[in-house]
Amino acid sequence: MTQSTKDRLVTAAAQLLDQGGIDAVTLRGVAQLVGISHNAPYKHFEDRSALLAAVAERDFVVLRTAFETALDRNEEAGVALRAALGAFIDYGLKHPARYRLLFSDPSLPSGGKLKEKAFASFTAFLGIVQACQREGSLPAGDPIRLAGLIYATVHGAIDLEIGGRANGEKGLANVTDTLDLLLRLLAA
Amino acid sequence: MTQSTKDRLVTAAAQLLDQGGIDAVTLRGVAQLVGISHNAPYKHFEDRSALLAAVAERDFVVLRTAFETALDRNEEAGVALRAALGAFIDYGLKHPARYRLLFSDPSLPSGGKLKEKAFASFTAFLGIVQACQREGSLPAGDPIRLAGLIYATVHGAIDLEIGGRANGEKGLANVTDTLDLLLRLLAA
DNA sequence: CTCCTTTGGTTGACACTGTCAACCTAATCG
DNA sequence: CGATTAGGTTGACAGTGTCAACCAAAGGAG
Repeated sequence: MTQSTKDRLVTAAAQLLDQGGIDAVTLRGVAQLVGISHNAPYKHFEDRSALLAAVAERDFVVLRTAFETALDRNEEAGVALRAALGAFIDYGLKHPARYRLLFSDPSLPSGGKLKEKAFASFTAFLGIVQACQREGSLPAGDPIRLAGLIYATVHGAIDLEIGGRANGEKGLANVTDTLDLLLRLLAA
Repeated sequence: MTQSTKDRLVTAAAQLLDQGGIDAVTLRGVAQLVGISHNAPYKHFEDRSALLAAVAERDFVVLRTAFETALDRNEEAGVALRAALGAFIDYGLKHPARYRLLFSDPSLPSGGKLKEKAFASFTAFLGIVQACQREGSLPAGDPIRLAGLIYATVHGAIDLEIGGRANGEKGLANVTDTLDLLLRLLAA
């Protein structure tokens, strides 16, 4: 089956996001890319925010899926954890504008379906952390706190690297190094 | 001495940022708040980004100062570290829009004076971490990596909490809890 | 079959925004 | 004293999100 107009709008928005950042995502531009009139998007989305939220929802599902398959495809949970975080970092660095849309865009509604999807992706990540604890590759203790710590650290490192405001010669290390240090601490 | 028009523009922009978020910061609104014509800001700033960058620069200096005084005012470096991070968290949660301007706004130039100020504030934080290492309240090892880890974690936790996209009943813990867990790990 | 409601599209208008150009005025300074 | 400059003004322009009104085709109810 061919994609619905609604889906094509979301895809077009994601494309503009990748190419020119959040400011390049104009409703009129998206409409033009899809080949409909400048006002047609309003038949599918209440406003610009709703379209962006749809992009974010889709990507959160992708992230959740990546986490789940990481856990499925690896015998050792510790390896799955590395794989999941690697996918997360990869996504963030390859699609910075989209990444920031998901995690740092103030114009998006902070509740509703978007929050559900974001939550579901964190929950999938939590599952990996719990598996690591069972396996012994991560220390015992409240798994939510532990998963939150790892999540926050990786998110912060990705965000700082995307911004490029603190790295450089003697500045912040890159994401992978920061993550390695944390995991080494947790392994000890 | 009374404030220059340029300073008042920066202050007005910060005020609008606090009140209505980044979208509320319109060049015309800022001009009106200061009491000059809609085009006068261009005599002081090249464009909207430059005005926002000036707000960010000012706040980075405030952060650096907070870090430095935390180190000066406390005998124990470990206490200074807590104080500095507390101030950082406080700033982020009380002024989310400004916080995101500093760390997560794609429209700001990623180089130049802004980067210098951002870097200087990180360097001040690094000083605290090094003092903790000398004191023995933080483990030895590359101080830049260690400071980067703490910085990234706290930043990530603040950003996630501001976004409110992952917290809730069974979701991410709050910033303070996340930070506590990290510091406890580092103390062990 | 006919009617009527829904779905997805259209065009046109509106206010608001960043930004450019042109002009003005007062101060500074060689 | 004259010229330059810093800081301000008004007016215009294109681009944006959004609203309103209109339109066509699909499809089910009677």
